[in-house]
Amino acid sequence: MAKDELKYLVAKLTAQAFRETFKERLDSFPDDPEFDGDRLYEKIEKPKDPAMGDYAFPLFDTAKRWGQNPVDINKRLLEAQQAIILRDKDKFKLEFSIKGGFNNSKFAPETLARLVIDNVLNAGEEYGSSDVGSGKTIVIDYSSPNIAKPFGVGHLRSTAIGACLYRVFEKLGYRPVGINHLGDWGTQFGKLIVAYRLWGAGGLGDDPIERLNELYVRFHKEEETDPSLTDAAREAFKALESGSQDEAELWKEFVDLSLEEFQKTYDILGITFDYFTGESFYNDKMDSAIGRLKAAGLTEMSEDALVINLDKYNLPPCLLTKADGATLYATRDLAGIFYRWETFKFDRALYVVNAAQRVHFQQVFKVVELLEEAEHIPENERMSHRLEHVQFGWIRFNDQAMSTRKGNIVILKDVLHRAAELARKIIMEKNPDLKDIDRTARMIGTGAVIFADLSTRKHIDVNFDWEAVLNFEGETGPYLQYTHARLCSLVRKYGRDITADIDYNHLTRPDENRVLHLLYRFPHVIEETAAGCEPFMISSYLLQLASAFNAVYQQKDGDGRIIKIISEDEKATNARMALVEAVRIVIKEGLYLLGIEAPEEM
RNA sequence: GCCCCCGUAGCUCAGUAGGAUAGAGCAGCGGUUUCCUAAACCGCGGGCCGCAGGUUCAAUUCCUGCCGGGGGUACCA
Repeated sequence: MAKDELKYLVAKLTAQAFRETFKERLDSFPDDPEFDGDRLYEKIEKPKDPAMGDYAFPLFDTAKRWGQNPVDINKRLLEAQQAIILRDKDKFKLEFSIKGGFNNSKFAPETLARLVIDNVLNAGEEYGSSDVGSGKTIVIDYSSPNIAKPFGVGHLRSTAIGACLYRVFEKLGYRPVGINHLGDWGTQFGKLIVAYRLWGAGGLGDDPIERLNELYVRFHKEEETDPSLTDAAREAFKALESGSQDEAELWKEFVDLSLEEFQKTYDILGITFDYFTGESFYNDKMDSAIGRLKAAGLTEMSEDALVINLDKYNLPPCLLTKADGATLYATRDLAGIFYRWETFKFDRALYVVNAAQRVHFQQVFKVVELLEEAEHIPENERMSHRLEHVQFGWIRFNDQAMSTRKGNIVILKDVLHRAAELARKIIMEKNPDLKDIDRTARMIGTGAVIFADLSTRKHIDVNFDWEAVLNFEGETGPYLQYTHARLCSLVRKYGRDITADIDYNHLTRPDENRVLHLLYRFPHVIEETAAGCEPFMISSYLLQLASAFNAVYQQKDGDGRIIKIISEDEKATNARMALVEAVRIVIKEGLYLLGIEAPEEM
């Protein structure tokens, strides 16, 4: 866990103070957490009221264990703390104070500035990185669109969240493995094959996805009045699954065309995968997976289907094969888990999939758990407790679920194009001399779309709103990109070495202090993002940071004049530029983690 | 029927360890630039925090019930 350096300093000093002053206790109970900086660190909190200081250490627990009055301990502690500070007064300015049972500490602004800016500038883009995940593999299953269907904005969630988590875990030292579990198998391909044979004589034309989708929609419509179609589709999929050439050829064509189309969208988004192993990849691994479950004695026949009964766990039965013998998605997910475990020996496996599939994953994970119990696999070699479903809500449109069948869908590529077009128009107005306008416009348009998706907590349903996505003001991706471009502009203009010796006394205004506090929180924000698989932590943090910096950028003196970053006062300029550089680094890195590019000019 | 998620300003959303005058963006109104990028900054107006109980010194936050919206609940994924 990346440490909060300032808090750690407080913890170390306080532990030292405890050791120096409470000799009698130290001798009899040397293992008390009070005497150890690392353990004390865990007990230190942030006060609710910032006026109390930067950190607060509550002494109630200590007092209870020691059988003493918290206020008395606090008084003795404070004396020792102050003595230590006095000895090291050249190193940092830190003030301790007590209020009842709370031992509060507050850093002098220049001390905060020095510690934070040193950290950021020395680490550069590595700031916030850590090695907590070192040696650990995390498999992330994300995006996973359905073949032969349009890539709608609904698919952006899994794609953007997964890609973000990939980068975040990588930054924390994990080895991430990104898998696109394409929906390229299943009964719907039987339907498509039948539909294509019936009505696809004209070929698929130059927009094959659209054409395939039309066929799919038409199939569903005609199926309502002609039940024989349903049977035909089932047979076609059955044939496909059992290796029939004719069906396989058609299927392959559908897959290739779709992948080609999806790749265009991924290219715009700048998103990549380590593996494009869709459901069909597991086709030849199905028998052994089913065999393994059977051998463990978990399966039974029910209504002609092969199922695993989960009544005991209050879950519907997990269907492995249908009455006609064909497999289902649970079967393929199980085979996928077995394969991934064999292949990657993952420490964690995340499934970034809509919350609607909650029960499905509960079933599948429970089956794996039962299997490993039945097989008597040692606890630490089990995969079942490493599986996690990262759930998120819908993107709705016109307050309805997006549905390809109902035609209520917004194509992601269209959104990205429109956003880039708008960005281009704005650049033409504001900065027509900019080089490479098209490229920058794409960066901004895409950034706007991705940020819009990652700027609410993932579990809520959101309504897709063209106006909101195509608005580049306020809490948006372009706002962050603009702030970054402005920071770059300052660095360019200054043009000198920023790491040269800095007088931190020039960074003590309240607005600057706020920026500094935010800067040092960044490593913690990354950890929170990983802990909750919640990119929103980063997006909301970046908005706060950008807003805090923009306030500094336009802060005014008593006469209402803007205090410029770059002025005649060399020392002040140098110090402010150090702040500028630190903010620039963090915003760029934060945007990178979200999967958003940061243009240097716009 | 049962299970899960959501209900906060006109709109979109924060508020995750219960605590004081509930925050932000958009939209509306009013300011700021002889220019370090105004895609910004500053200010104003706007809220029975779905409803009703309960726990607590204190509830938007925890518990129960109800209402409203969404999703799930064996042969789709």
